[in-house]
Amino acid sequence: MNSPLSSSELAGAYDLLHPEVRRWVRDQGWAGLREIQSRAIREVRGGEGDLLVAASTAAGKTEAAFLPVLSEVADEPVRGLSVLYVAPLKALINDQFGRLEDLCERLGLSVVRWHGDAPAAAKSGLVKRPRGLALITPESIEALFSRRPAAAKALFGNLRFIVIDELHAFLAGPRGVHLASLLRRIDSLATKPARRIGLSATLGDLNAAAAWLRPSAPGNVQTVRSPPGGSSLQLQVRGYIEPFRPQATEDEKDLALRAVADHLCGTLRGKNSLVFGGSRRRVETVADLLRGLCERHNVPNEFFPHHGNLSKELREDLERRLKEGRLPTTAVCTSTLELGIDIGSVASVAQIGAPRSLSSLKQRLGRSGRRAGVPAVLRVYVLEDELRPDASLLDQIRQETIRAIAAIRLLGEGFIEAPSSVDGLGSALLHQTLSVICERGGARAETIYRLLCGPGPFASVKPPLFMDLLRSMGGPDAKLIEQAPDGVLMLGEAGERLAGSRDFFALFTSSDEWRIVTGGRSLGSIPISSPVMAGNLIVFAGRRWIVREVDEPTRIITVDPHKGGTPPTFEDSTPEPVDDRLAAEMLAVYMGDDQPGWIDATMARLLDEGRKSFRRMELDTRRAFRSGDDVHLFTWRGTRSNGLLAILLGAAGFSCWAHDTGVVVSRPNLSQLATRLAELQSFGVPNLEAVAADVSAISTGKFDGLIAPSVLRGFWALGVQGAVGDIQATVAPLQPIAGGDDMESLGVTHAPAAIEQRPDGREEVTAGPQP
DNA sequence: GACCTGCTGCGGCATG
Repeated sequence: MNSPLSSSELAGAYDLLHPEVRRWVRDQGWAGLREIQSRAIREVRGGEGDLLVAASTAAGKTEAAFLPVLSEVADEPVRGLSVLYVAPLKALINDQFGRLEDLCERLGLSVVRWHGDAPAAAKSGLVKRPRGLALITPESIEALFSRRPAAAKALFGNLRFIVIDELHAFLAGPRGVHLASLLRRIDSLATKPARRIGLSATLGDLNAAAAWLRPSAPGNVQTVRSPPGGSSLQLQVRGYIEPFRPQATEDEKDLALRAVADHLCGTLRGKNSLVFGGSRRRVETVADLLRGLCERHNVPNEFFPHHGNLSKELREDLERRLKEGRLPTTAVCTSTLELGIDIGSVASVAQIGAPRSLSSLKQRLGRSGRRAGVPAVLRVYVLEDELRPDASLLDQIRQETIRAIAAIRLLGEGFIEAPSSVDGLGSALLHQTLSVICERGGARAETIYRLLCGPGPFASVKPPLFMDLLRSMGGPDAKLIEQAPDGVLMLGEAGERLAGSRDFFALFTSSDEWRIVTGGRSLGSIPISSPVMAGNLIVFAGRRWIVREVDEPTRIITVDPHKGGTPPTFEDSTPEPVDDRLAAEMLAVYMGDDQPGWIDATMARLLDEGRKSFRRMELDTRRAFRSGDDVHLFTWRGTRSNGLLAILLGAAGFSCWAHDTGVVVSRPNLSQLATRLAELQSFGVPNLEAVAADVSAISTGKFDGLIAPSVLRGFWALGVQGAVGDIQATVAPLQPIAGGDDMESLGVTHAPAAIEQRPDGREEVTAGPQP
């Protein structure tokens, strides 16, 4: 599918375009079509199937899709929309609208933006006379299905193409399940399903992407990729150590972060750059430090924060300033500037904290070095605490340092995570069931099942589990649905309320917030849970404020400029998962003794410390280690594997928690732990549904709370089905060699984990085989 | 010890 095209074939692609599209291409002053564009043109114009376009942000992906798509639909007299473009962000839709408007106008095709902030007149005009293109969010598609089914039918009944931008954003997580389900429902409205085209810069697993794009026939999805390589990378990883000073005053804290800010200020001033800060709180802290440095040096500030809690106005101002490029600008941001919002190219990218995901790192790197011959520049700043005398085992092995090095090594190999299995399947199916009932004004169970549970996100849900879900939804506690005498399912009392609420359209949760206002202008918002009182000093939007008034009823906090302050706390959430491959690479870094050329002296010291601790504890030969009352199980697998192991151990009564590379079991009975591990290795997960007795551990979806616990366990079991073999492989290295006097002495006759009494009196569960 | 994302329909009013 990706054999080289001859130059005549490449040139021939241009001739396949509509004459007016060809004129537009000439008017752009392009030297020619990119190879990826030519390939996509041939696939779309010459074929009938679906298409994945995998290429970096700057490679002209959008044009690769739209030049041939618009050529296809330009002169066709169609009733209804011809093309639906779906994007995960409103900002992306606005960007694309600007880029498509001119070309579409020349072709006589109408383009309409369809999201919550888009002009309503164009939307209602489109419903009256559906034609051309619509650029839409998944939630707006949902709103059409559940609130205006007649409009949905009119709009989606004759689609020729569905283009999905930033496809990787939909491969994992509930929002992807949601969109995939909506795509099935769109197909069901059509006499002939629309062709699907997925666009992405970072696909770790093309087969998984194809399976998402067309679950009924993934093998027929054609792929067009941009040639690998190209731009080079300049790289530095710098280490910083926060001194241990229990008596430090406020001004003496955060010394490591201050040193990072000093370095950022010296290196980035005068150019456009992005600094990924890791959390909103740290983004605010660093932006505040950098602004302070500029003031002290008597130079204009060019460092500004950007995160999801800042007002749209502040964010757009900064995006515009970056894009225009008249004044040197650095955005200190969270992942907000990771997706393809148009901010032009930046000179360099910095990241504070070791990366946790290669997909995200690659996406960030794609913001730098986008022009030919210009290298991408990446700086990673790793922060570690000085080791206290009583430092924990996990602190001593310097996991952050090791992860940074492992991640860069995987970056060099071109590794990107494949999407992991999805949580919250039951929650999503409950939601879509209600949505279908809204759409049809009532439906039979078989109809809903056929519509939702064919090839796609719910394919693994068999009829008995679906019926259990329906019974749970219809139960006296839930009252989400009820059954009419003729068997048709209708919304129940609670179902009406839920489906009628504004909160129904998205499959992800959102929390209540205070709005922060100064001089009548909105700066952004902070969670309602943040403790704020009049007189408090806060850092927000890169500036310092004093809280003048907190108005409970309107949920508005009024602030005035001030000289001091600290950033507010934002809500806690679970950390980004570390992939199995990254955890395994961390083990490889511990086991090796090479020192990369791209680390500084402090980083080299940290690396050395981590490896020495690792060897001192003999973690190269044992996977289980007793430390104080805890037993550390090092699986060298990622977050999801460890999370599953922790749930399975938790179900057996152990109290434990998972971290990036293993599980810590608190005060276990050692022989029972050994027995349990042996069971898991021999049988995997014997009875999945019996395992998760405590439903809170497996309740992750937005609507999981509305599902009966027994049914929720059924869905959880589905989600981890594929991980059963994995758990056996995860546990296997934790098994030591059988037999041995020391085990007998503890009264364990067939326990697979050897318990060792060390000379210093500490016990250890060891993993074999012993050297 | 994270981050991000989304949002109807209609009544009432002013205006052309």
